[in-house]
Amino acid sequence: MTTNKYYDIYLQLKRKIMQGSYKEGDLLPSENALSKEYTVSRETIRKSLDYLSQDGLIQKKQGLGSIVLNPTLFSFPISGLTSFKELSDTQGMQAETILLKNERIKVDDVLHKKLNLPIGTEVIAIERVRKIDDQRVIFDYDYVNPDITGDIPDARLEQSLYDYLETELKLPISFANKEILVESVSDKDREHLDLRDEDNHLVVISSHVYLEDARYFQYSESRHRVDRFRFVDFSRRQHSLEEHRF
Amino acid sequence: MTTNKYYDIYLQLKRKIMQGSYKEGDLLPSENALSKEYTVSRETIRKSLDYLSQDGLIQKKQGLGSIVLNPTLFSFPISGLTSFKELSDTQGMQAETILLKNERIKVDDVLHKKLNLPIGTEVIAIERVRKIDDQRVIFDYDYVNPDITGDIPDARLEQSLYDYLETELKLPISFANKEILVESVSDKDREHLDLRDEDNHLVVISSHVYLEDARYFQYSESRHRVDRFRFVDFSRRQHSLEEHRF
DNA sequence: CAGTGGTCTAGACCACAGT
DNA sequence: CTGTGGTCTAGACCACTGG
Repeated sequence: MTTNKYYDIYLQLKRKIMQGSYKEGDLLPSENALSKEYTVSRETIRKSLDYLSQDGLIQKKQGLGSIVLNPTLFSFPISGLTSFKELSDTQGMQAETILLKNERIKVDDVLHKKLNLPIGTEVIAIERVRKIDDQRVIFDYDYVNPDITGDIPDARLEQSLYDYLETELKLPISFANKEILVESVSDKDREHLDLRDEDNHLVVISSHVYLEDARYFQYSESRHRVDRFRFVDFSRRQHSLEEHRF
Repeated sequence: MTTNKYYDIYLQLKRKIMQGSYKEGDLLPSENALSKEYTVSRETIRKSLDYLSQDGLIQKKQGLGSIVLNPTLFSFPISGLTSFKELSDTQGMQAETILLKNERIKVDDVLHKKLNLPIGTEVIAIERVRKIDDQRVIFDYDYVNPDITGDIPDARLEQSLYDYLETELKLPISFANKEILVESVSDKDREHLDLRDEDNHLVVISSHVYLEDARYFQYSESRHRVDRFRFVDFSRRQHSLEEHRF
C-alpha cells in the first residue's frame, strides 16, 4: 500500500484498463472530471496519467482527451530492469539455477575493459547457468562490488540475486545502462549450455547497474540461446527539435 | 526553437552536462536555486529535471540533490523510434538503400498474423535492402496504410521513409510497440543480403507504429545481420509495490 | 463555440541527507 | 537543525479539437 495519491490513482486506472472497463479506443474521463471524481487537484491527475502514458496504456491528444490503447502486447515486461527469477515467476516457466562459481577475484585486463574498474580491484564473481524446461539455455555472469554487499551465500544465488540484495540487504537498486549484442559461441558456452548444432551465436545482454546514490554496483552479462531470447519495448518518438550531436 | 520554458531549460542543462560544465558525480544546483536562476517556478524546474532523469543524465536523491551521471555510454540513441537514415546520419556510416518493391497489395493470411489487419485490406508493401560500407546487411519490410499516406514516390524511399512522412506529409508519428527476436535465415534473406557462411540467424526488429491520434499506421520488420546489430538502453528499476499480474 | 489537454505559478507541507 | 527533493493544491492562461 502506498500513500501517494497520484500513484494510487494510477494503479486504479491501470487496473480498469487492464480489466477492460475502458476499452481500446475509448476516451478516459477528462482531467477535470477525474480530479472531481478523486477529489484531488488536476496536476495530481496529470501525474497519474503521465505514468499510464509511459506504460503505453494511453495516448493523450490535446483538445481531445486520453485515448485508451491496446494493452495486450504489453504483457511482457522484459524491458526495464527485471531479474531472471522475477521473469520466470511471472511467466510461469519451470526454471532452475545451477551455481558454477561464487568467489572473490581481482580484476584482470580482460575484466577491466568490461567493468570499467581499475585492474586489481576486488570483485565478487558469480557464474550461473539457467535451466528452462530442463534445457540449459542462459549463462549469467555477475560481478558485484564486495564493499557494498559483502560475501553472498551460495543458497541465495540459486534463487534470485536481486531478491537477496533488495529484501535482505535493503540495497536500493536504481538504474542501469544496458546493451544487447549478438556474439559467437565460446567453448565455455558450449560446455555449459545445451546448444543445437546450428547455434553459432548467442544473444548477450550486458548491464552496468547503479544504486540510488549513483554508486556503481554491478556488472552483469547474460548469454541467451537465440531461440529463447525476446525483447519487447514500448517507445515514443522523440520529435527532435533538439540537437543530437555532441 | 521551442517556446516552452521547461524544455528550454532542459536543453540548456543537458548541454552543460554533455559539455562537461557539470561533471560526473557533481550535484546540480538545487531546485530552488535553479528556479531563481531561470526565474521560473520550482515545478517548472522539476519538469526539466524529469527529462534529464529520463535521459539517464542525472539521478535525483531526496535530501541530497541531483547527481550528474556519466553521459559517455549514452551516445547511441538506438532506443526510441529512430529510422535507418537518421542513424546512418548520426553515426556517419557510409550507407546506401536498394529499393526492391513499392506497391499496393492485399493482406493475405501470412501478413494477417503479423499486421493484425483483416485479410483483404489494402496496404502499401515496401521492401528495401540497406548497404553499409558496401555490404548488404539489413533487409527492411514496411507495410503502411494507404488511406493515410497515399502512394509513396520511389525516390523518397531511397532516402528516408520517416523523413517523407514527417516533413512532406506532416504525419505525427507518435509511438510504437517493438519486439526484438532472433530468427533463422530464409532463402530470401540469403538472396538479398551478404551473409557469411556461419550466419544461420538474423536479428529481427518488428514494430507496430501509431500516429498521435492512436491510429495504426505502419508495420515494419527490420532484419539485421547479427554482427551489425546493437541495442543500447537506459532503464530504471520499477520498485514493484504494485501487482504485475493481470 | 465549449471542452479538452499543455504550461506555469506561488505557495504549502512532508520525508529525507548531512552536519 | 538546515537544506534538499517529493507531493499536492487552486488557480490562471494558452493551444488545440470537435461540433
